[in-house]
Amino acid sequence: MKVKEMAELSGVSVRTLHHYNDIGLLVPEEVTEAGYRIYSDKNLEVLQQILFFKELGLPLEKIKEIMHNPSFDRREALLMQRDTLYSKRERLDEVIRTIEKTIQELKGEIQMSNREKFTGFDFGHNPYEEEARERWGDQVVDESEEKVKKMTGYDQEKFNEIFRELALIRGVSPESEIAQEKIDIWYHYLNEVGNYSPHAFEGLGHMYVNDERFTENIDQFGEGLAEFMYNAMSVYAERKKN
Amino acid sequence: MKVKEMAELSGVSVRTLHHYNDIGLLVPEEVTEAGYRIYSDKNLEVLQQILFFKELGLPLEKIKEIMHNPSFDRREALLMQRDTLYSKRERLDEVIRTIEKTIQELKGEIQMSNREKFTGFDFGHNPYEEEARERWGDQVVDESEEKVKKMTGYDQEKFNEIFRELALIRGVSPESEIAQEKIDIWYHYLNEVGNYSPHAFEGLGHMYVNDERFTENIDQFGEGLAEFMYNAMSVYAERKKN
DNA sequence: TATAAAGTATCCCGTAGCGGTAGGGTCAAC
DNA sequence: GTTGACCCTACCGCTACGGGATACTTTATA
Repeated sequence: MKVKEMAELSGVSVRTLHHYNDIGLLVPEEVTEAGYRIYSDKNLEVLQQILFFKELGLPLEKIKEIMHNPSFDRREALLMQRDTLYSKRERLDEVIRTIEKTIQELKGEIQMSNREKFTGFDFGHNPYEEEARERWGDQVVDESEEKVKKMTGYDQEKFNEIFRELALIRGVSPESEIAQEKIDIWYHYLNEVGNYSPHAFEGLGHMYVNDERFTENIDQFGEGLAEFMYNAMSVYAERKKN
Repeated sequence: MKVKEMAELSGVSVRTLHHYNDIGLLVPEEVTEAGYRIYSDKNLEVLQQILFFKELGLPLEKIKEIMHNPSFDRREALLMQRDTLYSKRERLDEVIRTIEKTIQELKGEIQMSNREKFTGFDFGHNPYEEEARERWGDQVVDESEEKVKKMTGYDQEKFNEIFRELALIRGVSPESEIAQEKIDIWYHYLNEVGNYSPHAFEGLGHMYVNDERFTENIDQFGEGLAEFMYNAMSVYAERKKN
């Protein structure tokens, strides 16, 4: 289906779909010769998922991060979103209670403390965001750490070597041959210990710069290595897809 | 109390209070010599009111408009906000139902149409905004129209004259003496038929540019008259307050 | 089959509602 | 009389699009 149909079905605007395409959050399954975006049912499903996350107040960047995460699982996501929506409803109920009380106070029936007048409003730190991060961000980190712990001495050495070598060349362009060669080694190493599609590989790279626990660990091999790897991994994944 | 206390009590940030001050939404009762904002309990109450409106998704500009409206009434506002919050809860419940269904579908228990997958999400047209506008915006317009209808022939003539004269000078600066003189006439005329504080007067001017029904009517006397009057009325009200 | 109407594309600028920081006063306490 | 907590005013930045301009493509209709 084309943009308009997609927009009408889901209720979002065409412009929004364009935007989601621009930032890489929802990329149409296909693009015609003329440049028309063609969406699939799968795309529609992903959009629904995105909207659930949005309902929880997550920023698009976070949503992208979560959904690109290699260990992202739809079932789990839906269950978590459901739970979180229930929390949101509870919060809304609190606001309603607050307003009911305020009305009563106005009638002179009861009294309220200044604090009470503001129970239920949510500002600053978004609790849903926390929850989502714990559920996915941390999961990848934990898995990663576990794998590192389980490494044999040989693996350890190989792992360190790859990072050291990458750190040495982190000044070059991420598209350069040398960079792509080293990243290729990293990709194949990862696929020895796990299973990473180019897409998942890119997602992992994204976390290198987005989750500070990754960033810190990686940058121990050299300042800026995480970012360099992310860039190089993106390029690599993109080429691998074609 | 000073900003920080205010912020802590209500849960909003200090920066937010600054912002509300900047846009004229919540102006502290008092300002010390040193420029410190001092808020009163009344201010706190207004802030609560603002937050209720915000919870309904109203843009700050609209909130300002509504609360500056001469016929704004706190009791009525609270009742309306309560009702609207209940609608919001119903909408949230729909989203929750949608997600529950989606989970069921994933388990293969039921099937969903594409449309169903998006029931509950709210985009574009904000229904709460509508409701609020009907409740206040329209009220002022209606009152205005009623007054116009009740006018005697003499009043009609005077009314038209004022507008024609204002239209003639609408190119000059709103602060200029001539503009302020004519606006003074308008102010006093209004206070013959009704009761307008400088504050309410400013609110009225605000509606001239913000409600198209006003704008259209006024601009019949000359293109851009509504905006000119709004500006001149703001200046006038500001001076009148001091 | 031509032509109009509808749909789509890519810029690109604009906006709301603050967050955050810099650079600099102020006030109570010790 | 200095320290530390608090306050101020800019000012820049960000997100998630909205909306318009301009140009191409597709579909409907005459």
